[in-house]
Amino acid sequence: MIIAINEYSDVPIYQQIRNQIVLGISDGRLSPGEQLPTVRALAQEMGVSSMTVNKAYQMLKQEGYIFTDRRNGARVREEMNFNRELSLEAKEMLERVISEAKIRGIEQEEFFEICRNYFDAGKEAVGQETAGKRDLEKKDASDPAE
Amino acid sequence: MIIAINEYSDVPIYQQIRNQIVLGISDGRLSPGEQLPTVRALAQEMGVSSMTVNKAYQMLKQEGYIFTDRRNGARVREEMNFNRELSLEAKEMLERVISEAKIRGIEQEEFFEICRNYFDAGKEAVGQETAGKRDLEKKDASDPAE
Amino acid sequence: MIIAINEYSDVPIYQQIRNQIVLGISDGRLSPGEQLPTVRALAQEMGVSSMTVNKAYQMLKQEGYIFTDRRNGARVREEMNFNRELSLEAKEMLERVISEAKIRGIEQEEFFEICRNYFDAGKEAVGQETAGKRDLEKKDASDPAE
Amino acid sequence: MIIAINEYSDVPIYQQIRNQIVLGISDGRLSPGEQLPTVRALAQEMGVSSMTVNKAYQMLKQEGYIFTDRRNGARVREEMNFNRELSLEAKEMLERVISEAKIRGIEQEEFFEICRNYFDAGKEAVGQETAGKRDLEKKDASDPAE
DNA sequence: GTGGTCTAGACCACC
DNA sequence: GTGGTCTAGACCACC
Repeated sequence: MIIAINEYSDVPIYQQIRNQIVLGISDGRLSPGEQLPTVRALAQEMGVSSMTVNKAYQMLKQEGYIFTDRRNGARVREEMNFNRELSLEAKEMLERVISEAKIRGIEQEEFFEICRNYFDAGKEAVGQETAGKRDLEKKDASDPAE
Repeated sequence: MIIAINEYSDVPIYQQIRNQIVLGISDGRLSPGEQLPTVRALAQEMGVSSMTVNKAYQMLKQEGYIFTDRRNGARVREEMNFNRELSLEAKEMLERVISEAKIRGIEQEEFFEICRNYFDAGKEAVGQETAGKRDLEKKDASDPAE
Repeated sequence: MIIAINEYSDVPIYQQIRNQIVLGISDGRLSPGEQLPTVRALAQEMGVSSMTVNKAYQMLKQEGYIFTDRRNGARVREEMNFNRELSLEAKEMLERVISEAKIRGIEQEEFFEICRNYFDAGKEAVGQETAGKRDLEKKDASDPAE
Repeated sequence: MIIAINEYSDVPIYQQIRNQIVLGISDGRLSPGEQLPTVRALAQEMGVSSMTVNKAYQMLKQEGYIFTDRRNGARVREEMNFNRELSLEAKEMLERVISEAKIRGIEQEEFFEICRNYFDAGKEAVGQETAGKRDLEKKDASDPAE
């Protein structure tokens, strides 16, 4: 799985790494029990300090997505016993997204259609990298401001 | 419209102000053409620096939500010519939210149900403050570690 | 006595083994004089390196809980001449636990009630594995972020 | 409030800092709303890197004990809405402590007496530093091993 | 060889 | 001036 960092984003690098890995888990590019790259390997591959990768892994670990041990490196957890509820942070993001959608005149059904794309992401595309994903995000330059 | 900031949040204050105003526009608490408080007035009311409020207003202006003229201060835009598409940032947030939902075992229909609540927020509650909103999220964001 | 290690825990495996054995001694699942499995046997049974088990046994020996002789392997000590005082480490842990209890608003009597459960653990359950223990703590330690 | 680090302990420094501050909050040496030293100031005072202090503060923040903002530094939270339950980690420590107590022949009532000292710590000693605390922990060298 | 901790020093966002 | 991020490099515990 390729982890691409946007160096101009103001989202911290360790956060971006964390987000990408969660994405990978959600769309099946990373399977339960699968080995993650070692901290050092990923750091070198991405050209960042291993402290930064370490911080991302710590975050993922503490959120319950992965676990680490000193012998075997980091792995995706097999069973994540979450409680079928969005985190508070996710709810806040969703509220923001929908408020924007409403202002931009996006109807509910239209919005659900967008959501379906994300829900389906990775469904058939396992192993095909980000086939589904790329289609979603062509940057629309016609926007007044981004 | 009351703008409440969460002093425990990591989200910068100017961002919180910006978010709240966008929310207010989306749910009808702020109407097209409506006058916003002056930078100075809002700053004083909220107990923050006017630099902070100014930054929030600049952001809103730059995003096309409000406009300012020297005589009358800031007002909500009458016609926002958006192209019925989410901003890139909103798409990224939505992708993150849905990836989390999938991992937590939230089905698509269940997710849409959550969305509907946000879509309906403010529909009948125009002018009634945050009646609808409060119901959605036991929003004690001051809660420690989720 | 079954020694279960939690692979998700940050506590080193040798520490977990040591803790479990001390627990076993305290609640009667291991009797004074009782033979412990050989390092090699336990290591194989648990699927860990014998270095790891060895380290745990060294620790237990050094703390005065077990003794080893070349012929018979390791056995629980018959008479442990402790001086009816907690170790420094235990005191530090207790201090931390109580500080947390106080902050969380747990009254002294309430706290004692929790303690009583641990004190009683194993009282009638000798030889019945972890009957009493399981009741105390919905111990799915594999639960993510508490 | 003085934060003393044991450099020989295998408890990480940032953990020790975290523990000491929680202790300070629990016994009243740190009051709700009280300002903590700045990351840099504490780091210099303790002779550690500011990254280390930063990590401790992050931990405290994420656990809900303190909050930070870039203007005013770190402060003890006013209201910590915990749920009157020990954390899983605290329960595990308590279990270990009590198992040790039982092995060492400490009766329940005797144990409660020790607990009472910790519970009372700071009750009248506000401003008197660690009056109560020091009495508890004179290291008993008569122990077979520590 | 792995992750975890720690440092000294730098730069940044927010104010 | 504050906390937050990041680096390059070191050492350590566990294995």
